Amino acid sequence: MQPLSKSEIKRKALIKATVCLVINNGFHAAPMSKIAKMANVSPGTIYLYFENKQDLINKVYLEIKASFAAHAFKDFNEQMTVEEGFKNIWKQIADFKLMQVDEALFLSQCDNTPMIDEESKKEGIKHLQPLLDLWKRGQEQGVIKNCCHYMLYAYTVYPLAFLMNAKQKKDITINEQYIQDAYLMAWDSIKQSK
Amino acid sequence: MQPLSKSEIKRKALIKATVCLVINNGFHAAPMSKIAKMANVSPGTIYLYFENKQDLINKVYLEIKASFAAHAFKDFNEQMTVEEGFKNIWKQIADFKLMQVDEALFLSQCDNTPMIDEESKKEGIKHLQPLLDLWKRGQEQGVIKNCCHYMLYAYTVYPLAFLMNAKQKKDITINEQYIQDAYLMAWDSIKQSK
DNA sequence: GAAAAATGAATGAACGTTCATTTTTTATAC
DNA sequence: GTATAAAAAATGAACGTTCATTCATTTTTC
Repeated sequence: MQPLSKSEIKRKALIKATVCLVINNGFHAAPMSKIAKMANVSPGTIYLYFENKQDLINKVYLEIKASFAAHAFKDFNEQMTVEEGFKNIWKQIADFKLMQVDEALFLSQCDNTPMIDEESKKEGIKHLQPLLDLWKRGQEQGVIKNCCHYMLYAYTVYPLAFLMNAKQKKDITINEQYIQDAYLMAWDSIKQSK
Repeated sequence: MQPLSKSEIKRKALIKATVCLVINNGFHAAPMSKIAKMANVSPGTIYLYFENKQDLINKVYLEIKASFAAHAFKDFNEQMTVEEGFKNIWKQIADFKLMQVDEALFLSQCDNTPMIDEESKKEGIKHLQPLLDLWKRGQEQGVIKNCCHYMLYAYTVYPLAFLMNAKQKKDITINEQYIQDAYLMAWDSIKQSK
């Protein structure tokens, strides 16, 4: 892997600091001065990398969304059966949310608030296209219920946000078995019953 | 119904204004001055009803959560079978989210951000106890999957937030049939398969 | 030593909150 | 009813703070 350039390191540090402050304190309590301090950078420097605070938040969102999607689809290929493919993607998504806790919390916060420009949100959704295509194939083959992809997403991927939130607050502990159970519920909800 | 006192009218107006501004602009762009203006009240008046901004937000959250719960359980009684009872509660929740759109969006924003005190969140959750009891009964009878209630919630009630968000952005339109389909997916995910 | 990157004090706008003043309501008397 | 006075509610200008953003200056890189 190519070593990151110095400015790339700073950019990453700013993104990490933004994520950290936003998920812990909320957008309204994540001032530029604190973001700068946490990233070991002067406030003015942020403006060399981002236009303003809104641009910073939008870019952080898009960057994380892209890395989320990359993770989700990294082992997937279109030769897989629908069920195989779905299981594969779903488990990678769960894995991302378990490993990249802060980033996942950030995304779910963005997706449920007007924090992010509507335009950036639209942009972020595009990354999920392979999953939508897979679902379409599943519906054509009659193995997945015939409903819009919003519904499929709501009952398979979206619930993970709730579970990860609960895990974060230590209301539940998540292990291999828990993930498997959650997967089965996701599949049960969208599979076409014979 | 007893007519609301004048101060109760003002309180309600403040709550409505807070909800409206927060769901449209986010907490960080819902200043007290705007809330006051929208409620036709002077900024200082807010402090006669609430201690400060944080207290305002917490109280709005708790009040709406209570009205949400009241709606959810209004037709439910413990003589119902588990399946009947669940269907009843679930549909009332869907109804609340369809009719009280702003309030529902506010709740989902609160539940996914650090906007609300952790204490108030804990307080808000208590309202759902009858649903948790029902699930417990269902598990004892072997009609509902044996998993923690966080998981049951994540796959039945939580998905509605996603769907309502999509509806709000006019990505989908929701009718009677759509709700019925969503209900069946919720039930499919948590029912114990023979 | 020129160019690029980074700094951080300074700026002005916007915010949450206060409180001296005004308005409205209530209680009491005629 | 009306007048009056005390109490309660509401006001909004003012205050101190914090914030996002800028830019003259300094530091680093090549």
